[in-house]
Amino acid sequence: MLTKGGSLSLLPGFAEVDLAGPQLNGFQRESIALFINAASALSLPKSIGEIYGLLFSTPEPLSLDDIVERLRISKGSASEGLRWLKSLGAVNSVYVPGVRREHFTAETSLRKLASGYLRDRIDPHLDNGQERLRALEGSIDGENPDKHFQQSRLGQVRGWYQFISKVLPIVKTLAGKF
Amino acid sequence: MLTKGGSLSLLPGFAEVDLAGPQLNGFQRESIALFINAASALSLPKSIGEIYGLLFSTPEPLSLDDIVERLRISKGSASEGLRWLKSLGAVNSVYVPGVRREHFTAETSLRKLASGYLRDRIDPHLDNGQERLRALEGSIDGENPDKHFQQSRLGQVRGWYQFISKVLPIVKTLAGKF
DNA sequence: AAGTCTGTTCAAGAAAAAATGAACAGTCTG
DNA sequence: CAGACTGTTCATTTTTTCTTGAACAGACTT
Repeated sequence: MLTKGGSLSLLPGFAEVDLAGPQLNGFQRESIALFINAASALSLPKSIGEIYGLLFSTPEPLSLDDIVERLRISKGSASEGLRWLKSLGAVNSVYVPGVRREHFTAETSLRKLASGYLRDRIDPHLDNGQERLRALEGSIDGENPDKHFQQSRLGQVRGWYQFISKVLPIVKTLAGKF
Repeated sequence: MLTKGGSLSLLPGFAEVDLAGPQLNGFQRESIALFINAASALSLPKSIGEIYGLLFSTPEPLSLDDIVERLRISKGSASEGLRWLKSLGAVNSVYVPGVRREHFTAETSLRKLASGYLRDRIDPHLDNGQERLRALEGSIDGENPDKHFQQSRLGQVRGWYQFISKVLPIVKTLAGKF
């Protein structure tokens, strides 16, 4: 009978040992720790950092079940996390001949990672912000004694948006050079 | 008897109306909405966006109790939020002659806001990351067949940190120009 | 020094976010 | 087409984060 970890329960004395499934090597453990830290810096779920860290530190493409096994996280989390990483472009799907299940590797191009992150996580908020900026403008009442104060504030926020729309392209360009 | 909102319950028919305390004007409401959105973009608590938004949209300096009243949040939240904003440098303490309680206005200099944010929220993660980078380096085992793969990955992460340490100063500099 | 007035702290509760795992829907295979 | 294999979805549970409010500590006032 085959255990979940993929090992055979043949050696009564040692069976439990391997129930833990494949071991991670030191490099993998450190990579995962590093990307968990990065995930927390970006306020992303830990599981996303774990998955990316594992793929990043493993030469071979891994399947969803490989990830579940080695990280001991649920299939649901792994699936969600992979979906997120895929949509960002942080993960590449690799075809392994003769194998049905999809396999993944980490995308390591900084340009792709950065632009995917900006596109998925930042741009939506900026779009939303533009709408609110218009609403803010509309809320300034011509009769209000604070009118001038409010117009000055509005101008300030506008400047901030300009700043962002100036900085982001620079970041993307620079990212391409690393 | 004085109600919490600071209004007197003298007009039986209208008493409830004013229990709500000071009204926010349209500009304030829109500003608060805008900064709640910004807070969510930065994964910060809503209350921080509310407090900053209120200060940003109000010409007069406000005290902690003013904020509690107008935003209808607890004193604890307001105190926590102000502490956070103060440490970031997003809020200025203003001395109002003859009044004991501390009053606050919003700091609107993009340079100060950006550098405060980077200092408080990003730098600690970067420092942590540097440590983990060293641990990652130490985890590469000379006997491991993956040694070259691992060294290449290590080089990649190093490049990312270089990127960040190149980009952040640019961001700060540009922020000074807006 | 007793009494106010201010603001902070922190335990407890509420809300939000993330992880789990079982059911499900496709897809391939024989 | 029945059965195995893959991956997704989503209701539930768990964990984390935020908020509340009451107790507290310090500072000013008289």
